[in-house]
Amino acid sequence: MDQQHHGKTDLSIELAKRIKGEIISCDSMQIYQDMQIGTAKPTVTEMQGIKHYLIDILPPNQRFSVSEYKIRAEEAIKEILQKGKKPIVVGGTGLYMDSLIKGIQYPDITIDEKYREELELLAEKKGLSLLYQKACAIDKEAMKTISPNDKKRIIRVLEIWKQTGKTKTELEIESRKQEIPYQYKMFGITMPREILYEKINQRVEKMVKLGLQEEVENLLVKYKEFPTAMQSLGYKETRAYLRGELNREEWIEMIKRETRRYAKRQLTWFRRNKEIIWLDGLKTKQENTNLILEEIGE
RNA sequence: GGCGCUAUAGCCAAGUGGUAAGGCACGAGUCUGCAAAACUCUGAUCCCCGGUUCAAAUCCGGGUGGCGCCU
Repeated sequence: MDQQHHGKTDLSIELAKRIKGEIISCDSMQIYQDMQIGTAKPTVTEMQGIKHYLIDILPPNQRFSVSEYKIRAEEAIKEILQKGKKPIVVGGTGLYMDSLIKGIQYPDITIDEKYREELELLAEKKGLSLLYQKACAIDKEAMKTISPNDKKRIIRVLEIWKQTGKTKTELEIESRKQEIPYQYKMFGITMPREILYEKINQRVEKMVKLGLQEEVENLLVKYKEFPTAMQSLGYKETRAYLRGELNREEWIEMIKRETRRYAKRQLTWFRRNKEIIWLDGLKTKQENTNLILEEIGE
């Protein structure tokens, strides 16, 4: 299941009740503690007693990544199955979702932050094109799809080479060797773009009313570093607002706009996955739950 | 009513005689360890009418709209 702002929370809980399921969140930001409002986390009440995994598992001052997600999600899947229940993976982080459905095996390496910083500095001082050329020399194949402006991915090619002695291309081939051990069905929720965007706007207004500003203020007091958490939509904009870089109107507008753009990117991501069965987000959760039950043969 | 300024893509905006910079948004897309991130692609003949000129978004006249000032 995927997509935000579509009522996926409601639907997933309804489904869990019907099939004796438990929910595994697939959301790169809901893993963080102390970030409730801006990530639109389901509340305890909303959860209705259905157990949720991978929500609030880390403080925002810690780094997180797909490989870690993959490990933890798989543990959760096992645990749920052992109880004789059904795992329901719910969320809109496409990369994380793919780690599961493509069964990607991430080799056990930790990120060398020093080297990464070194490369970033080098890119700044001597220009990214230098790194780009290096990367091309190492892994011509991978560089075919990486833009000369794509700093993150260029650096990643170099990191992999330094840490494993293998190219990104080689590593990816190895990572795909195992078949995934589960049967699954994938569902997505859509609705007309205008309605989706309108819902997003309303949701942002609601977040502001619920105290997004205060939540971010508290966050900034409690933690000093945010290796990944401050990338979160709504949070980085609120921080800018608190710093006086945006006025109130600009602040709210920007969160709305960025959220709309995010929703569009999610759509692009999931649209290319042909195994997704699309549900109409304008239908009721009962109707959609019934459709899902039919599809999975319950 | 008079005077001045202005009118370029959805928005902001460069360009003052030789056939339209850039930014943002929209739309489309990429995606294997930061992914709610990062990156890629995509649009106009320049308010209207007339004139000058080999050639006008660019000069001149008129019209219309906007902004400012004056009585």
